[in-house]
Amino acid sequence: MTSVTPSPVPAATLRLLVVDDHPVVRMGLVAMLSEHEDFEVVGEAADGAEAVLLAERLTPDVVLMDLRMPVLDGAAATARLRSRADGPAVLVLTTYDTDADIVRAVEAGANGYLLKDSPREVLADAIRRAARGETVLAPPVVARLASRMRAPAGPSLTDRETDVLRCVARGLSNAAVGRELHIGEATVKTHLLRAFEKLGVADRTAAVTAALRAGIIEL
Amino acid sequence: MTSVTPSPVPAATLRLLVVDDHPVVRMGLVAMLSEHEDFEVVGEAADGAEAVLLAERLTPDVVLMDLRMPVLDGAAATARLRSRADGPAVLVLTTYDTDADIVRAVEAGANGYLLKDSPREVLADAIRRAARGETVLAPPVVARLASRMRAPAGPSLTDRETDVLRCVARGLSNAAVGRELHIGEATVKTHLLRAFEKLGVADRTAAVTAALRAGIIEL
DNA sequence: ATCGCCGTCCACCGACCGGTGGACCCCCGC
DNA sequence: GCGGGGGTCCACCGGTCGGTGGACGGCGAT
Repeated sequence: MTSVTPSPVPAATLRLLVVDDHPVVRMGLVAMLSEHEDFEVVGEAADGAEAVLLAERLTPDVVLMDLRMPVLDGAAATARLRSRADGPAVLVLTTYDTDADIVRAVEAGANGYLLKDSPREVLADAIRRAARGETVLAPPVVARLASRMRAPAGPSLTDRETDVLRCVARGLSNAAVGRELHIGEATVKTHLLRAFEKLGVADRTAAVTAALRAGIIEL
Repeated sequence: MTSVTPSPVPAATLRLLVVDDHPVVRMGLVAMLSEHEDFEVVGEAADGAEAVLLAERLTPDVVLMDLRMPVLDGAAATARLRSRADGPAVLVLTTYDTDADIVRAVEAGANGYLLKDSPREVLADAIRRAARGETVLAPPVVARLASRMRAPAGPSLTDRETDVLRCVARGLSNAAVGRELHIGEATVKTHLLRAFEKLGVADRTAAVTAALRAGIIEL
C-alpha cells in the first residue's frame, strides 16, 4: 500500500481464484477474465474445502465463489476465508437470488454478491472494487435486501418452532411431532401457534409453504 | 451410414448453437468446445425465442439448450425445434435434475440430458452421439427416470387435483378452495383424498411438500 | 432483581379435516 | 353400446387441529 511496493497497486494485476463445481462455469469465467489484462486466474477449485486450501497456498486477491457446492458450502467457505485478517476478498457469484442465500453469504462476510447472468463488464468492475475492499451487490440483490428491511415482520422463528415446523412439513401429526421431539403434544401446538402468528398464516399447511418461501426450512 | 454419402459423416465438423441465459456459461461452453477440432459454434442465444430464430437461420447440427430461461422456456424451445423433421438435435444441458424438468425435456423431444457438472470429454462425446441421432442421458438422470419407472404409483395428478392442491398450499380451507374453484366442499375433499392416495401421504401438509418435491406444483 | 422471552406443560371447546360409501353426468375407447 | 375414468355432489362420523387461558422454570437484560 506504501510507495515502497515495487509495482504500484492501481496497475498491479489482480490474482484471482475461481471456485465453482461446474467445469463449464469455471472455463467461462477464466475465458471471460483472461480478456482483461489486469486479471490473472491463479487457481480453480471445485468445492469449498478445496477453495480454502488453495486460497492459503496461492494467496489470491479476490475469490470468485459459487454458493451451492458439494463437500463444503460456499457460504461456509466464505466465512472461513474472511475469518482471517489477511484473507482474500470474496465475491459471491451464483445463479440463485433467494433471500436465505443472500443473507447467509453477506453474514459470512462476502464482499459482494453477483448473479451469473451479469454482463462481463459488470463482473470485471465488481472484481476491481471488491479488491479495493468495497462491497458490491447486484441491483436485484439490493432490491431483495431492501424489501427485507422494509418488512420488519422479519419471520424469525425460534429453534424449537423451526424444529416443529420441519416435522409438520414431513406430514407428522401434532402427537407424532411430540414423540419425535420428546415433548408433549400441547407444547407442539404452542410452538405451532406462535409460528403461525410470526408467519402471518392461519394453518399448518400455509405455515410450511411460508417457511419454505422464507428459506426457514428446506424441502 | 452408407458409402453413398458425399462427405463422410465421422469427419464432418459439427455446427453447434449454444443457448443459455448466462453469459458466463455461454463463454465456458464456447471455450470448452473450441478445443475440439470437429466442433464449430456457429451461434449463441440467450433465451428460447432467440434460439428458435437462430436455429432457423443457421441450421446447426446440434443445439446445446439450457432449461430455465426467460422469454421462452428451454423445454418449449426444444419442442418447437424438434417438431420439424429437418430440425437440429437438441442436447439439454442444465444444472437441475428435478424429475419434472427431466420429464418435460424428454417429452419435448430432447436427444439428451446432461448436467452442467459433466466433465469436458463426456460433453464432447454426448454432442457427437446426439448428432448421430442417439439419445444420451447423464447417469444421474437415468437413475431418476429408472426410479420413476419402478414406482408405478407415478404421481400423475389430474388437472383438478393439482388445482386443489395448489390452493391448499396457499393455506385455504376445503370450503375456501371450493369457493375459489366454484365447486362444492365435498368435491374438494374427494380430489384431495385421491391426491393423498397417489402421493402416498395421509394429510394435506405432507401432500403439499410431496407435490413440491415431485415438481407438480411450484412454491 | 425484576422483567420479559423461551420452552415446557395442561384442559377445554368448536371447527375443520380425513375417510367411507354412495350417487350422477359426460366423454372417450373398445 | 358399454365400460371406465374424470369431475361433480351428498351425508355422516370420529379424530385432529386451531385457539384460549392459564401455569411453571430458566436465562439474559435492565
